[in-house]
Amino acid sequence: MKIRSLLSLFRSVRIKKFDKGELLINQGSTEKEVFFIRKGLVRSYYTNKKLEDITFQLYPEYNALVNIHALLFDEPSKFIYEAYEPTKAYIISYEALMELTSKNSDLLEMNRRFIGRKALKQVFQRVESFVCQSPEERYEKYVRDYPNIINRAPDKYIANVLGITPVSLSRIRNRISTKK
Amino acid sequence: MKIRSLLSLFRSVRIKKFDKGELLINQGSTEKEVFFIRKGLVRSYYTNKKLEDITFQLYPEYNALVNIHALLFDEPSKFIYEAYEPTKAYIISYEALMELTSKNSDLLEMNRRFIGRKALKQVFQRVESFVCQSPEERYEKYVRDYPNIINRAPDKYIANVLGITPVSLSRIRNRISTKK
DNA sequence: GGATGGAATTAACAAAAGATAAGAAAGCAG
DNA sequence: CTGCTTTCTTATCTTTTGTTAATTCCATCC
Repeated sequence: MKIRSLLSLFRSVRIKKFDKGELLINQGSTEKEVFFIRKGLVRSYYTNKKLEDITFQLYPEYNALVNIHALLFDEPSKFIYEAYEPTKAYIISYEALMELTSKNSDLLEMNRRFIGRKALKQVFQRVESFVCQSPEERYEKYVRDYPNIINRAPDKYIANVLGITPVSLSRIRNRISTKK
Repeated sequence: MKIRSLLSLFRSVRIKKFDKGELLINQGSTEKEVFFIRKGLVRSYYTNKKLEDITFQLYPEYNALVNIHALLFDEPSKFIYEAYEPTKAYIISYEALMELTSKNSDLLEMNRRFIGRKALKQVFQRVESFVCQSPEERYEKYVRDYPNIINRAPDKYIANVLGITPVSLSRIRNRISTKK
């Protein structure tokens, strides 16, 4: 990786800190920015018709997040992205990142391998677990795959991410522990 | 889009026809090829411990498919990709496509917008439907989003894709029709 | 330390889904 | 067209999940 590549990247990136509860992306936002979490924990969520908050995903350090609705569908964000822990993030506009990666093959390669690939892996594995596994297996896999999240976020968030209710997750945990 | 871009793309692409039942990608394959379906219908599936075939996804014309396990995880394919209808596909090796798109900004842009973007949209919407919707809503959304698949593939395939059993899907269809 | 509020567990009931099997319907091959 | 195979539906029963609410647990604030 050439020094020049990194320099051109650094010039476009800014760093920002978020207190617990602060928003990285608000609902309705159309901003297309890529956030790379350097430290902390972020959750994305929305409010359903019954006025319950449903957590869609949890992003710990070394993960990237984007306003997915703006990016993919040119719609305002359905989700709120909120720092659940004090968080430090690198931020770059999506256009700038595309511009940079188009003009610099090192950055293109890096982006493909470490940003895009990782996000795609996660979302694919998530679909795979919904199709191929029971909620119980899904929870056990989540614990294995994301041990760095389990003890930092409330179970009710995890339950939402797994597509079940907090009550059901509690029962699953009970079943698992009595089985062993 | 420059003529030269298209020419360099065409030179690397080959076209192939598959009879009904023929395999585009076999289980265990590590080939990294991108298939663009020009005509027909392909399904990916695997066999679970009870020796039932579980359909993971259905790919109609104008969709791209890849050996996702090889591409993302450097593992042999867990899935079989089989033509459910007589199918015509354009095929290009993943490396060749990366090579081409790295060196040609037109192709990079085209790939980002029409291949990667579309696949990402679909997989994201699928996760969203698992987290945010009930099986019944999920089915109704699937009918709306993929009317060109519904009447071409057996319901048991659709059920698998939606993460439910064929029996359950039948009941859901019954509930919906009696409701209206 | 005691009070407060949110989260997790538990309970009770209703609704839905899984499993299995049998019957009806539809598709396919000869 | 006929017979055969597969798929779809329906039924029964069991298991799991959703819903609501009560209770326990735990962390935090004063």
